[in-house]
Amino acid sequence: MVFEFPRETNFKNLEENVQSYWEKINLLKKVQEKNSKGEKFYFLDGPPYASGSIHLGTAWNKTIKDAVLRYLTMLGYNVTRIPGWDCHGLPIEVKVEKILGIKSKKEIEEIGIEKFVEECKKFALKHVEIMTNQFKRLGILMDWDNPYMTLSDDYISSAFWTIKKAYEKGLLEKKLRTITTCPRCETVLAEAEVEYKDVYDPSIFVMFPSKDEKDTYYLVWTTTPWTLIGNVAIAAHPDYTYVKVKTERGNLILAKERLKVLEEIKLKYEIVDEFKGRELEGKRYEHPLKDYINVKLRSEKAYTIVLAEFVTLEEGTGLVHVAPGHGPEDFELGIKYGLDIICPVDERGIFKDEAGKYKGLRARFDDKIIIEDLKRLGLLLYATRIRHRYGHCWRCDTPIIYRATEQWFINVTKIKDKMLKEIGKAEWIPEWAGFSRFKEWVENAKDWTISRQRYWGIPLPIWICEKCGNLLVIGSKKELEELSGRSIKELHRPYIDEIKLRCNKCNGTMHRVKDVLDVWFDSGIAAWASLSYPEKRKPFEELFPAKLIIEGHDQTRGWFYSQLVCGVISFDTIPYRKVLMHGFVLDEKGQKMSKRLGNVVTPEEVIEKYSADTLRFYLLWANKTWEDLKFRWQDVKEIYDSLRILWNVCYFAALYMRLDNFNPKEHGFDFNEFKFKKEFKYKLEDLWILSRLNSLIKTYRENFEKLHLFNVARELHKFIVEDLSRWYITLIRPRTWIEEESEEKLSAYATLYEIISKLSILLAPIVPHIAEEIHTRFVKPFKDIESVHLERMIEHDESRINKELEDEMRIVREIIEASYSARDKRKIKRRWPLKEIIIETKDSFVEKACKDLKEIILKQGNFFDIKIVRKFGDIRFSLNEKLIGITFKKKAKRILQELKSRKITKEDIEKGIRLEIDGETIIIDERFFNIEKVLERDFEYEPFSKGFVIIDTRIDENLLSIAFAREIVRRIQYMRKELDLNVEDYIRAAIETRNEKLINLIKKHIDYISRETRAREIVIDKKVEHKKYIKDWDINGELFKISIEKI
RNA sequence: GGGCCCGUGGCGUAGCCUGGUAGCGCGACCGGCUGAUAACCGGUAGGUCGAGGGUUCAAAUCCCUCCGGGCCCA
Repeated sequence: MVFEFPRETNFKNLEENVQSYWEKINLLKKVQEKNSKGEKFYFLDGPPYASGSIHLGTAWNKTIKDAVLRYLTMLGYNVTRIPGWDCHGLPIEVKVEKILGIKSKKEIEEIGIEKFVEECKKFALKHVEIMTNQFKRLGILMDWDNPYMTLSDDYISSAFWTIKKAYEKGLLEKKLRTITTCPRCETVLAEAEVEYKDVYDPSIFVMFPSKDEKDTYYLVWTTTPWTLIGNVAIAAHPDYTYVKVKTERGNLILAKERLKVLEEIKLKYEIVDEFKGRELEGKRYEHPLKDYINVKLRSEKAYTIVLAEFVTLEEGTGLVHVAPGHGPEDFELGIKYGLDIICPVDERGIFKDEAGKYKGLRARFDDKIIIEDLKRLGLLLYATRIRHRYGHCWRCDTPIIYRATEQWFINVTKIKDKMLKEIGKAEWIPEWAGFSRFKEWVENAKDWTISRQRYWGIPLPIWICEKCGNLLVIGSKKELEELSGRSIKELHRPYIDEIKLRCNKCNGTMHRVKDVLDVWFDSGIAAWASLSYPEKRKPFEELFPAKLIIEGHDQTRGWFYSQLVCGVISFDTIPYRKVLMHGFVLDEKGQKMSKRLGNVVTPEEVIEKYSADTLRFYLLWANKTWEDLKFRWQDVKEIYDSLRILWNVCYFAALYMRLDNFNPKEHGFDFNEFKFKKEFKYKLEDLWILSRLNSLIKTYRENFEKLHLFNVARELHKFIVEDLSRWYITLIRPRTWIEEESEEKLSAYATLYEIISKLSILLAPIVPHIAEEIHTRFVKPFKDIESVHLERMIEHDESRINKELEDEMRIVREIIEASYSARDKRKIKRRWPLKEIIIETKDSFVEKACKDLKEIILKQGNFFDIKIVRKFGDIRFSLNEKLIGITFKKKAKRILQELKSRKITKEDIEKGIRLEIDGETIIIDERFFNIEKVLERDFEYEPFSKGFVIIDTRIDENLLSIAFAREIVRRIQYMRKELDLNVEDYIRAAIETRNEKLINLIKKHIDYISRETRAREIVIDKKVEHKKYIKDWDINGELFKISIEKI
């Protein structure tokens, strides 16, 4: 395999082969054994949700993780590589309901909780397997056989422990609260589970009859007619001005500023009274539906006007209908005034007995029946529809309703200050992720409703005595087994529901609270639950807290937060110490990818078309990690192309190294340090690329430390494409063609070898498959090592960095490019040699660069001579009026007037013209002039940043003869290629042309032509005896007949 | 409605922290190479840096307002 490098390769096949090789040698095990004594690095994988398959976002997430972990591994850290899976919760329940063809909790109970839960488990495990394979195909090196899963008993036991901790600290509470409920899922939802979207809802103005005054009504606006049944009061703002107006519908009371609602419906009115809101307090009214409903209120304040600050004048009437059972603000107000908290709706959203005639109807859906009744009673002033934002269930998309229910909470308010302090203990990348965004979210955090009335989740470990109400929180599976005296199949419903405990106070029977935990709680405890703490202590003691987590910015409200809460509950600390936050993958227009828009691109598609390494490199390279990534196929292609360039570079190097039997070992290459022990006779371009390489290693490592992976990828990309392929390889090509042993050739090989072997290591975290392949062909034949991923990360060698040389080369490249441009203007091909290049510059560094790298300029520019001068030819100039305008804005006009009135000379421009404008001195120097060179016809020029490049375009006989010789060489080589000759084959050649002068010219270079084309014999004449393979050629209008044959 | 981020040639981006005549890649067009070759290289055109205002001798960069996109929240 020594320097065997296929010209063509299919990255996809390559990756599959490399992956089976990793399996074969058990790379994961080798990696872990190698670093088993290294410093421990606790990386915590945020568990993806085990449903569906991976998308570009998850691919990006795991790619970042994998790159970082592979890098840390190569530094010698003993890195944890446990992948996680989030397996519980409503999303899976909803999908399983669909599979089973059922729609409600009632149907679940009918088929049995056990069957349902088993289906959920099956579903989760199936998707764990599917996604595992997808991640493996991406080349993510993790311990896929030993993941942590939130559904395991171990994990659940840790959750019990955490809940018990919360209980012991007085943070676990059961409270009556009005919160969001999904009537389809029949469970409460946390704020985080509600998604807002625009919908159309009724908008009605209802007249609430006053009990104090006849034919007088309080005008109330609502968009949720169904909540009227639960109405217990009306709220007014104490400071606003209210009016009583006389209308054909009776006397109406509303806020003065909201009279426009009457104008909008063209109801004529006359103000008969005006007063402050506070004067309304305690006024009584009748429930508009009093005859239909069956609500009995006990509060003294029932059906009266109360005062509230939250009343606004932005919409509605300034009078707000209060239903404490159907709105969080109403609930707070209800507590404040001691109002009745009634909730005539059950968790399915169906009205209960209290709703009287409405019993059995559905909240929201049957709004129109209520509206009809109001209309019939003459209490509906006006009804229309509006479009507004309304909350929906995150999983089933059903509009949510607010209900007052008793739920279990974590009292986050109590620990908020501690949490805010703890944010600062973690390092956030970027900084604003923690200190602006996350902090904002934590500051606004409310108590966390952790109970859910569902089946597939971690059961609440709370038992309550049916007799005395005594409460017991269980802290582990073991504890539960000990207390119940029986072994438990598993810690899921329904098995755990069967466990009854004996009350230690009254000897009554204790039953488990039927709820399960909010699924966000599951992942919140990952930092210790994934290590099975407190069941096992050692891993936890060695590792906790996590050194690093890496997740998307949507996790601000999710995992970053749930971990903070759970960490503070359990250990009084934030359970992670560094956070790298990444963005979202959007389509190329910046729109979210969604099935609805049909713009979804899957990782499989990209791998299929280009390969996993291409995708990985692209994802890391495309933009700053924390910004959203706009996915563009064209950019993926660009990355693919540059990986091919890398491949070609290696192919090129391997080809010649193999032909020349180059062996790095024989030349003293140190395979630990990855460099040659001896110095070769390096040429300047070798020293230059070695300097660039070491600069690259330096920035590579600096950026990896900062986790700025985008800079790592970009620097690598630039080095490979710009420096190595486009410049270095171009420069050394002639050296590789030298036939005999030579120092020049050897030093080029040595340089290339060092670069490619080191690159294989640098590339390993980013494109692990290709890196492995290159390493296999360049390093493994000489070194006893099984994988590039078992190598140690290389360090840069400061003594090899030569900034001055790098700067010189930059200038020289600029000059050569300018000379190409000058050639282009006269349509002179690059193959045609020119006599002289003249560099006009006043910069001494440029002068030095041109002298040092003279050879490169001559060779690459194809010149015979170089001249460096301070001044060449004449100039013509004109004022750059646009620039003066941009620069001096308002003063520009006067400056231009002044300049135009003068006679400006070349000397003026060189020195700079001083102008006095408004007592201010302005210097107009050469920057403000458009300068053109005035040269003799034989010269052409092109400016560069530090001067001008001038070329002498005259072609004399000598140049002409060389040019033609080169043209002939090119043609013969083309023909060699057509005959499919090997690089080392020899030939005989014959050339025929009518032009006698040309024959003589070309004859001068017959040696050169033979050498370049490996021709043992060449004849050239007006008439020759041709060889086997003949071809006609037109070279600059001259006709040639050339023939060759292999010897 | 609020918080955070983003808005630079047709497209994707660098520069913004630490103000000083706007860089790169892709694409387009023109050309070259033919011993890395279904690759590779060069050149050219294209931008009032989302809009408006302010600070400053000087603003893509600092400040304010607005508009558009994303995430999160209400």
